[in-house]
Amino acid sequence: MYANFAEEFATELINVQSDTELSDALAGVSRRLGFDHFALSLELRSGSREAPGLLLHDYPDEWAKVYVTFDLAGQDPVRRACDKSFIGFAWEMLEQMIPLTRGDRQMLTVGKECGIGTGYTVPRHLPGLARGTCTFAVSPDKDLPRCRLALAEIVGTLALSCALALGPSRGAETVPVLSDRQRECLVWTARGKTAAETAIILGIGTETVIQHLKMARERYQVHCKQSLVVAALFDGLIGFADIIRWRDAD
Amino acid sequence: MYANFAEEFATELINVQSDTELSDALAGVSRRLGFDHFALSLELRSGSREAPGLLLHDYPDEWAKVYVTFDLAGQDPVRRACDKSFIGFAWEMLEQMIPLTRGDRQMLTVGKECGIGTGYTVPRHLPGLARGTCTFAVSPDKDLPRCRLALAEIVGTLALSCALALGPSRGAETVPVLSDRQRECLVWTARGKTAAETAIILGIGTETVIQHLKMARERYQVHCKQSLVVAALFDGLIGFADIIRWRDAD
DNA sequence: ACGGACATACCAAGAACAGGGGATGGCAGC
DNA sequence: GCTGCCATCCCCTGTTCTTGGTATGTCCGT
Repeated sequence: MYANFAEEFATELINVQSDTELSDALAGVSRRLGFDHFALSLELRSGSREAPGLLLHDYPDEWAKVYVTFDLAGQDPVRRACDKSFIGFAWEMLEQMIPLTRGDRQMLTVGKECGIGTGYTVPRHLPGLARGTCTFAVSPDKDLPRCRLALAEIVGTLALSCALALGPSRGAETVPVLSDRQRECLVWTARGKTAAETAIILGIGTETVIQHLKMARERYQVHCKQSLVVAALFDGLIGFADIIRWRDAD
Repeated sequence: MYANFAEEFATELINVQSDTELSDALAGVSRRLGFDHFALSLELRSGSREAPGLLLHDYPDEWAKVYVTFDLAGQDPVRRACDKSFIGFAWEMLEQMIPLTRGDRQMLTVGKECGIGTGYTVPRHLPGLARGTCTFAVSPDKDLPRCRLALAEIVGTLALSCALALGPSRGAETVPVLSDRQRECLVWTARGKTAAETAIILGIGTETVIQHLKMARERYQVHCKQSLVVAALFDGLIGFADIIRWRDAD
């Protein structure tokens, strides 16, 4: 019966052609799973503003409005935790996954006041392409249907897959490519070195390093170091392993 | 019963402490699911050199050896397809997911000759951190156990999660905590804003923003913006989702 | 009531960087 | 041979950042 559940939903999704159909299907399946709300977000990394992504949910209006406030501050702990886990997670685990600031806790509290108690969020990421989350939540007085979380995981994954397929047929993905030297300079910059230090390390002139970084910024269409490092990390051009562990080694 | 299956495996993984234990658990579960082989790979993101990752499998020795040849050429179509899907996929779907070159087809053929018929691969990515796959395969004469693919998805996800946890223990010892204001300044900095711009956005003085960033750097014991942003990203104090979208929006 | 953490604001010096110029040589592809 | 891309180096101007201070007021916990 449980296996059927997932398969039924999969079958249902095959016929889905539009956002609203997917939304309806998700609303239905989340009820059947014992959840009160769902939210699916998909962000496509296409650079152009044609494809801003997709946001489907049946949260209370009140919460949707309040959420924008927190969003401006980049303060959704759930979204942050999504960068840390392969598998879906119950919100109770947030503290073990990431540090929670006072504002984060406040956000969760306000959520409760607006009718969102606790939830289970399924994170998925495709480097350079897309990032998505699918959340199933329950009302404040209730508890998560523990025995259905595995199903929620599957259902969320299926829904995200479907949402991705609904999106624009993958056009020309323009993941910027940097030259070796540019990447090298970028890595050292990410490690906290100044251009002058990097120059010594690489045995080239300071101006040359600055030039490499300049061109790298152009390719990524950003205008400062921080953004360049973040973008390169996000795209997988460099990894935390390149940067962080290095701190101990030195 | 199916739900139990996933839960049983999850329970089994809780006690796993080493690579070999995980490998044994996967071997057992893949048999029970009706597969003949499994393979789990986890690469910790390092753009350049081979980073310490994890590779567990019970493929025939012959195939393991041959695979290295293809791998050197970076020619695994399954791996490429992993960058395109949120959800696991049967290898029959490869053609619909990515263009297959002659070399790709040859690789699949050689696989069959070595005892790997077809398979189901679960891909997972964490931006900047890791990239993992978990594959369940059957012998050339057999077909995939279709009704168990949803379970394979769950099992693969659990296994990858476990493998990630086995890695470098992200000790929660000294995770610096920033004040909300400091974090807010940091987020806008990561979004590429200068201190002056951030000051306007937050409605405070430029010097105050600089002060917040100054204290944040002190807590993280770094001396420049890039390192601060990287460290905060790595710790999960800020998330990619909080940052990236704003590059286009502005 | 006091210390401690926090947010706010300001000053000043020097280093570092962003954005704009050029210029040279090497190397691959047509 | 020409073109384009890459790596290297150089200059300049103005802005931004880093680092060192000081100072005020609020709020919280004890």
